[in-house]
Amino acid sequence: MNYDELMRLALGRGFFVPSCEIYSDVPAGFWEYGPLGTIFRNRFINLWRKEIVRRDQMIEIDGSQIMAKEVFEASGHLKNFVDPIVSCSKCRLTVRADKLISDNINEIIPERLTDEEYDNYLRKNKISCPKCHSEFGKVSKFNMMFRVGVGAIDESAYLRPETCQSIFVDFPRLFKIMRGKLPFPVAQLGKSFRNEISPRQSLMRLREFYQAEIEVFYNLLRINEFEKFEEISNYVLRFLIDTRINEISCEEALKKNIIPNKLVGYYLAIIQQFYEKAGIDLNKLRFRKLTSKEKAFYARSAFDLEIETSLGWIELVACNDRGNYDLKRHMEVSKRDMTVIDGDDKVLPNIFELSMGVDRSLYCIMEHSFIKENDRNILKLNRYLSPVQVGIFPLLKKESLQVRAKEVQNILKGEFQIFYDESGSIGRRYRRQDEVGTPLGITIDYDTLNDNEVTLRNRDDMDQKRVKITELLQIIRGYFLDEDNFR
RNA sequence: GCGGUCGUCGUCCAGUCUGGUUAGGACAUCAGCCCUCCAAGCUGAUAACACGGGUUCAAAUCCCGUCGACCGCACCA
Repeated sequence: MNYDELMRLALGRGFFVPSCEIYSDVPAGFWEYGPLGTIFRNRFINLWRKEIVRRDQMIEIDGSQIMAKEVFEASGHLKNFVDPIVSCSKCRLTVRADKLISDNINEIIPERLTDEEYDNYLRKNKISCPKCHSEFGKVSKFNMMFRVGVGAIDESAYLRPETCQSIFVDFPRLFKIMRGKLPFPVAQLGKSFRNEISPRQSLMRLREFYQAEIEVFYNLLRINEFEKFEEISNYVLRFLIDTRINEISCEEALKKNIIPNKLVGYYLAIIQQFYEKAGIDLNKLRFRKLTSKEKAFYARSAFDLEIETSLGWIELVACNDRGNYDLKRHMEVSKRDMTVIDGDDKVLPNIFELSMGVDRSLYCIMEHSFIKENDRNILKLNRYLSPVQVGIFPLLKKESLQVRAKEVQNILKGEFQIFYDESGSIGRRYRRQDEVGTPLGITIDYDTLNDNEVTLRNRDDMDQKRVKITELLQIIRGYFLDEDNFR
């Protein structure tokens, strides 16, 4: 399935839609989840909670989206998330002023200059537009963070550009009240905001987006004392090495130094296992080790989990070893002690993070799940993720059948997401549900009125079997609890 | 942010060049008829010129601007 087809499905069936779409002057980069998309996203988050958060006995928090200026002074965002930009007065070419200057004058320029200082550099060195050789206009700053004015005096604060800062600033209290021990993982699902210059491709680059993040606080001295590694030591990870994807067990990857330590290996494994369960085609998944140029300046090591789609390889999870940069900076700026006791050591914890882009993940899962069989469009979501779980259809629009169908609906609606549909032919109604991934359909016919049995239809193979209404609840419960058949 | 292409019912398309009747079709949707199970058929209905300004007796159509989409560049610690 390509991007256009997926967008048609998303817009036409209400998975996700552009924000404020009735107005024509609204900025790009904001999307909303419709009825099916909201349930789909919630189920995805629940799977994340089940397969990662609860599996690893993590705690989860929910932090503020607006955070104080000091937080971003400490994190480096105020300094590093700001690009000085300058435009050519004639051809409008827009470039980063600092790059332009250092490319032109073979001299390292100080990092944090005022706009006027950049202007001076440009004038002194007579730097002109590389394209049309005209003069540049004035330098201005573009910050990727959204500033907000708080209270009557309009005090500067920012919408967080990454959710993890909430976890970092909460760490001392969390560690105490949860009687924490290292390694100490903390999870959070929430929104982040980045003022992207050019948002593109719907959910792929948003200005307001969901992140599901795990921050693991650990003691660098004991990074290989990690018993849980045994759980996944034989699990095979997929690494991009040079230009080929290599399947390598965690154990072997550790020996060959592809992964730096057991802790990183464990978390890479559980995130890959999670995506496997979420319905991503493993043949289209890889970990890419970032080069020192690509890595964030604070990162000790970094892997991107990438998924192949019709738009190319897409980064879904940033797996960064952030070192102790974050806590060190927050300690410096806030003057609060962030160290903790670990055994006999008093340490400032290091942090390994799994930073997942939720919206992108949903897009990728949908793209990998959608198939066409003859004329039939099927969204083969795994049964945990399907927004609608059971479709209920009276075979014909006859009162006796409708009444019976409503009775069946009443039995199931407390426990399952039901969609009742009596309009159109039965085949058409099956197809409508296939397209949005509903795994089960129940049809009430004239025989039902006598024998109290209904037809239970399976989305994937279109198999039909007769089931007693009294056993329906039990059977459907079993179906959705089936751990081994997550497809 | 730059350059190119482009914005018409929910979707796909016609109409725009060459301004002029009630903006047309298909699919989808809704209602009715028919029908015991995989997009059948028949009848009817709903529904659109991205937004703002200009030219004109008259604008979906011509001009300007804004916003958006796609592609490329740049950006994406």
